Amino acid sequence: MNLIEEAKRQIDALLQQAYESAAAAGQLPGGAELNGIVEIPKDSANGDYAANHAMTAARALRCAPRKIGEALLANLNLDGSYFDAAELAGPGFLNFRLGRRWYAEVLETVCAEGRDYGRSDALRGQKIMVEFVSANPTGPMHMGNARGGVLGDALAEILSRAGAEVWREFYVNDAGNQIEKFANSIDVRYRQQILGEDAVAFPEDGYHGEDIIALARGFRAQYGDGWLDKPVDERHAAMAEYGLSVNLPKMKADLARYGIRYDEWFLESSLHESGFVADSVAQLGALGYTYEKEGAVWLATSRILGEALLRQGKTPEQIEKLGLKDDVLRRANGFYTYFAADIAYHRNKLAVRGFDRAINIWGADHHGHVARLKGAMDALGLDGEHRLDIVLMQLVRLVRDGQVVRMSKRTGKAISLSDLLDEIPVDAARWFFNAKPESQMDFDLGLALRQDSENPVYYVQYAHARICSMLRSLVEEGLEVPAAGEAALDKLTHPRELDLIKQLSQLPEEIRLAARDYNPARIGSYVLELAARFHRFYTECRVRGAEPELAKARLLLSDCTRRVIENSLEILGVSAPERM
RNA sequence: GCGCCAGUAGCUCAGGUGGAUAGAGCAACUGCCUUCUAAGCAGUAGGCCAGGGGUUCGAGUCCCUUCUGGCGUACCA
Repeated sequence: MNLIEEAKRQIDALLQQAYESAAAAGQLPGGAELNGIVEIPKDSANGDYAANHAMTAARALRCAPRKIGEALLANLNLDGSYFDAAELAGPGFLNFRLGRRWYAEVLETVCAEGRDYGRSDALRGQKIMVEFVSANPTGPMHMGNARGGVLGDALAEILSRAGAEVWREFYVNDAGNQIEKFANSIDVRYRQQILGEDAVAFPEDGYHGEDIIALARGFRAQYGDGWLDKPVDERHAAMAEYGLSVNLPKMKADLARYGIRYDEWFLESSLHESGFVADSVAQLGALGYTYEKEGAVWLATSRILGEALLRQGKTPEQIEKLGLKDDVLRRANGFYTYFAADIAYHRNKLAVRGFDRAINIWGADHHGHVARLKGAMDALGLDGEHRLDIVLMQLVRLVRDGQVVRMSKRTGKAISLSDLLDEIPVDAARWFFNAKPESQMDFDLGLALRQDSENPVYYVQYAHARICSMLRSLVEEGLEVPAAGEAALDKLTHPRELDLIKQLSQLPEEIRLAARDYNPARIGSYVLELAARFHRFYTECRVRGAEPELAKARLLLSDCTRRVIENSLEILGVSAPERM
């Protein structure tokens, strides 16, 4: 249950009633619509909730904001509402003060919903796929994948708690050029190991990493030297298969260390084998969106996107300036491009498997791909504009001693995701990467290795451990956490207590907003503030030594806080330790 | 060239569809442990929200423009 929305709705309704009464009494002009926003002021001196209805109505009513406010106030009836008082302030804000009933209801809700507190049905009925990481299986995952994994997993969790039916997927690029390059690289290393380093030159565009040498060694250990004489095609197929059979479980294990699991690892090759890629290209052709040129099949991307932009009100000159280009779907050599497979894949998501929405977490270096893919979905009649959402995440830059460390799989020198997890705790990594996707990020290795109390994750975890410790110690003295019905919740009147309860009430709303904005970082900021409010409460409001009724109520409040911290951290994949 | 993302305290960042005096954490300085965990709390200091125009009762937030940084603009994936 979202008590924030509930309270806002109530204020809006109260003001509508007040306006009608005022209009009926002739105190305000009638017939106008009263619109306004209810928000939580930064400074609680301005009330717990503030409405700007009197200001926004000024023009329509041809009346000064404060005068409207006075009339509304005079006709406001707070009986039976969450609110104790309302007042007119500043340029015309109507500020509302919450009453006991609301605070009690927050704690009762947390107790009743427990592990499920924070969940809502804001997105009920929506079937959403979140596809994330989808790193090339040709080598170890890097820092960008680490960030994508954290963001994707947290976003999926948030959408799920906002009520959606969520599916987590990893798209395995086990077909196409890079797999051929992968197989060839293993093959060359294999032959070098048998025939000698100088017998075979390593290709310029091959994968130079140590891991390829290890794969070749592993292949040789398992299958011997006999593959030297087999045809190249067969050899490469076997080596690609072997390489993937080693790399994929490794990727799964690395992501599992992060606490990340998928509902499905979807193979690109399956789309080729089933003929769905060819079918999708043919479908686009039947709809008149493809043409042949120089032996290749092209998608008329410039036409599709140009028409869409025209509909959005762009001028032909502006569109011309963009220099839109068409894309190859099937190369002159008969092979389908990655783009063609990607179209088939997203058609599969939306049309075959029936997801209402497909969300992809991509590195910002793929942003040129976004409009084209959406356009292709539009062309297929799948409404890519609304059903396909791409979260572009700026790449992580690795910095060591003030120097940027390049992370390229080909140099073989990149710091991999598993290296990272060897060096810093999973909790810190998950917290750290849970930043706003579109902000660039420098990951300072020196700083990361020196993880201490500088990381805010410890501040939050400490609050949790502190509550657990407090509860343990009080239980030993015979003070148990009461049930919500047994506690005198109206004893909680201290400002630190009320501040804490207000923050507790905010979780469902934060999840709703994080789901709306695709921004898991909100949850981190939220729980940090929650921890801060608890620490302040802890310092000023002692349980031990308080009179029994109050002590019980404070115990309940502490236990509710512990629960909400735990729920919040669970969304982020960060542990909530009971001792530190 | 064109396009996408960003620029807020010394550092890392928060800042719902425009709202009241721009906030945290870290770092610095000053206090607070015989009492439920001091990995904490309270306080001090730190700002031309990159610059310049505009929109309005009101702009960190919206529009235009300049600058800075990252990325993209393949019959690669």
